[in-house]
Amino acid sequence: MQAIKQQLNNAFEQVMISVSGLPTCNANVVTASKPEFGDYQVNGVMAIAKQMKCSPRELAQQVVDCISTQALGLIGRLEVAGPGFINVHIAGPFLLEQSNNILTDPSSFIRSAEISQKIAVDYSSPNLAKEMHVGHLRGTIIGDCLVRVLEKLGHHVIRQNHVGDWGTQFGMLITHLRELQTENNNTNLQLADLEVFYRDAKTRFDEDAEFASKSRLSVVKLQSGEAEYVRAWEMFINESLKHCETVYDKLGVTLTRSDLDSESRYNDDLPQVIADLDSAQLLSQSDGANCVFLNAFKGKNGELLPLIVQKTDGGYLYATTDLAAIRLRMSQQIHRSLYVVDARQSLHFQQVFAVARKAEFVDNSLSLEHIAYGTIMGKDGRPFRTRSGESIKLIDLLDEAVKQAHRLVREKNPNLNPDEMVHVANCVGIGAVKYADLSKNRTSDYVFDFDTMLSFEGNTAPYLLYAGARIHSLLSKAAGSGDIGRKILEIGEPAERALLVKNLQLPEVVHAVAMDCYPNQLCSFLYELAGLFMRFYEECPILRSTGETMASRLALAQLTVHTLEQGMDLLGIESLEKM
RNA sequence: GCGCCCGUAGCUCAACCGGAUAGAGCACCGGCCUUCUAAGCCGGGGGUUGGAGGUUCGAGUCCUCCCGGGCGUGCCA
Repeated sequence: MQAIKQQLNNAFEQVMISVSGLPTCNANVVTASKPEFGDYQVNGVMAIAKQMKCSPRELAQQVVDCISTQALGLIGRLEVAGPGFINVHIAGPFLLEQSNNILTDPSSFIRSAEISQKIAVDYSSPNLAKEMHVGHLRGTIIGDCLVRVLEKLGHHVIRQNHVGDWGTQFGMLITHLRELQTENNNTNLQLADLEVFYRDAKTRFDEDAEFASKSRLSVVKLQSGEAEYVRAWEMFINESLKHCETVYDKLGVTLTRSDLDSESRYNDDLPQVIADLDSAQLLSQSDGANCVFLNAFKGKNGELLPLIVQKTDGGYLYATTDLAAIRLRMSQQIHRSLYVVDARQSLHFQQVFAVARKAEFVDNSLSLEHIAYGTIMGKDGRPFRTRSGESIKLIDLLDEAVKQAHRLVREKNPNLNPDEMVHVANCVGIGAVKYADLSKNRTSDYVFDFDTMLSFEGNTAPYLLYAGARIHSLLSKAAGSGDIGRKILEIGEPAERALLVKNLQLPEVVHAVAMDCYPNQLCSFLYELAGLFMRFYEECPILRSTGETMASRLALAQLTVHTLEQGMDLLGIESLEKM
């Protein structure tokens, strides 16, 4: 179905244009802020009235009169309210028809976008020198949610896991690895804990001058493609990727090896980037480094801020690789390129995007968007770390979440068999971590706190999972009653109507997330949906009712579980039938 | 110094590019399980949206200033 909000916007905008005579109007339709205001409210009339210097309420009334003459099945009733709002009540028959269409053909629920775009989403991007830590959590989870949403809308999504697999530190690591290989065959064991391996290599690098110079040499040999070094590097990268994949697997993240877009991939393109910047007359030398200065970026005393693209020693930087990658994306006819990266890098991206435009590596057909997210903080208000100040391994954090969830599941529902308990604990623990992140506005920092997210109350994954489990329980008890639960025949109670309307709003929320990349909108929606279901469940007997009422209520429960699970799936959270 | 972001209930967070009486959860107080999963539901108290001006029919949201915090700011990514 087409999103209701979109249909209303279109309808009201048309009428507003014809009534006002203006070339364009923004109806500004939003979901009603209170139930008494109906289902939706049109906010745009007041702004138009201001432009036209006429009475907002009169204009609103004119709009209402024109709309009502059109055969719009979806609008039941309109009223002008307050200073010039139009309150919209959706028609009952429309609600029934729409929801029954969805029950008949669930795939028709979320319609694809009118134009299918090619969208690159850069996310997760761990540094392969070390294991993934909390700092990778948000990007991985938010990015994965966005790719799911965009794909659901029929876009061609290209996942890009821009792993850091190139640079000075790999010289140190492969030197250490090669030396271990000669004296000990079981290097897998050595690589079982990458943190320890990294620390050992780093210690040697800092304390052993000979090792350090060997390491620097290794980088040169690796980058010039010497086979032995490349082999050691590949072995290391392969092991490191396995660590990432364990995390992805646990998190239910859709990234695979085919999504790798590693830094090393761009190695050969980098000299050309510099050459092209030079021929575009953007390159200038400053203190021995190759820089691009743009007027828009000023630092202290009004001096221009450089984007350094090549170091004094000839080495390339993150910015250089990003420029190479942008150029590749342009050549692939991509419409949007999303960078799901920490907000602290926003200046970097502003500069890179600006330079890419100035150098004409991209034109207006490609939208470059930094999808910035805030930092995960500890309860002390400092970035989240262990007590000793080290970063927390992501795998440990996830295991802890599952462990705590398991304890809780055992306590809440001792009747589950051990296998079910493990499954539920997994789903609840991982879901809680993901949901806690996705439900916050991505641009703000948030406090990571097991106690809050695993208290499993309020706006959390377990609340949503519990709503789903209750519905599954209902449906399985009603199974065998034949055709029951296929069609909603009547809307009686206000709680039923509210739930039904909410269900139908999934498509507009999904579209909004695809546009603005704020997954917390989808979370809020699902939380409200689950809340409305809980109320419906308390107020309206289902299995205790009879005839059409029971059939209708079961169908509404069926619709709700479908909406809920569809939404959870888009968030990347697995649903449960029992908990 | 300059730039970006932030400051909302005791705590953790919302608020759909300016909309109606700023919403949830936790915590606190009080109700609801012999009937569909109480990880639930219902009710209550709790706010000068850091402060002061301004813009307008209307401001948590936009502008100016001040206070407080975070991040970034030339050879890491």
